[in-house]
Amino acid sequence: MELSCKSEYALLALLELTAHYNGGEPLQIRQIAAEQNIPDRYLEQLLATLRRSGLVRSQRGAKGGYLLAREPWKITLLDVVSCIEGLDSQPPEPNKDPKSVEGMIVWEVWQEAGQAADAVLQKYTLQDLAEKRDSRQQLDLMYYI
Amino acid sequence: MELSCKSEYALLALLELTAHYNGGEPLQIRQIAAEQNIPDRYLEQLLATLRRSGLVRSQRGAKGGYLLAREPWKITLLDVVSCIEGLDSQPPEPNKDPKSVEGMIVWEVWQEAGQAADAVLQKYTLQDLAEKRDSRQQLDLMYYI
DNA sequence: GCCAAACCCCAGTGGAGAACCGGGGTATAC
DNA sequence: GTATACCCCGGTTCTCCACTGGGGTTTGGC
Repeated sequence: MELSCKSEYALLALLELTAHYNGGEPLQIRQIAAEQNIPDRYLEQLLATLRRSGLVRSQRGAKGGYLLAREPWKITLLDVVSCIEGLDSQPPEPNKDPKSVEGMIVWEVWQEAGQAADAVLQKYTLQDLAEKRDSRQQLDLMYYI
Repeated sequence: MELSCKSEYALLALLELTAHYNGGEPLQIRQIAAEQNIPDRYLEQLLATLRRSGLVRSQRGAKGGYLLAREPWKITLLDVVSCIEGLDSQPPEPNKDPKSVEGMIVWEVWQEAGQAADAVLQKYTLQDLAEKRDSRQQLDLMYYI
């Protein structure tokens, strides 16, 4: 399980789409990238991946952009991360063919640790994070006054 | 949190030391490497790291080698992994200086997921894995007969 | 119809780190 | 004193991440 910069970018972009979910207007890559300080050509690739996985849908041509494919409370962080990082390492790495007894045991613990992390990512939805952000910003405002 | 090949090598080596823990004789790098199919010059570096962290101690000179520095039930997998991978990423990555509100929230979830994985690694000791291996091997033997 | 705005696809680059390998130095048992 | 181990430091190769760029294709507005 990787939690790299890629996943963070994707999540920030999806949070932006969540914020504008009510209006049916699509959001453009450039706007998202500018808002979240993400290199736009890179974000483009990530959004393409998210689209192929069915998390967002796109509208081509002028006035086009991206929208969430489903409601923000139906998209978990695990959906996003496993889509971006590509959960393709199901085989226990094709390096050591017979895989010793010790190797298997270590691998099983690795798996268990990864599943524990996944469980955390699965219990949060985009909606949850958006709400958390809203209350956080309101708090910041109170401190400012 | 990384769970790379390095950590696996280190764990396998420590399991080998656990198996020979009763006899006070040190185990040599070459023996461990041969037993676990690890490149020996690479394993040497890992053992040096483990030594600097106080998980193993070494005996130099002829008839030298490595021993566990404490009892195998007092060494958790988290001890090993955080020593090898280096748990130096406490600062929220020194890339984006002001770190937006969204960035902070994402980072906090990342932290929570990492801590969940750490908790799994912390509940297993070298002793636990060694026992698991012993019972597994006994099981294999039964199947063989 | 045409053009500009947007997405779409594919390919390449630079840097960092992982996994090794090797050359010498140093301590210690015999 | 010498063989046997660890010790330290550096280099090499390879892969992957983050990012960039060059074109194409679809679409709305004039």
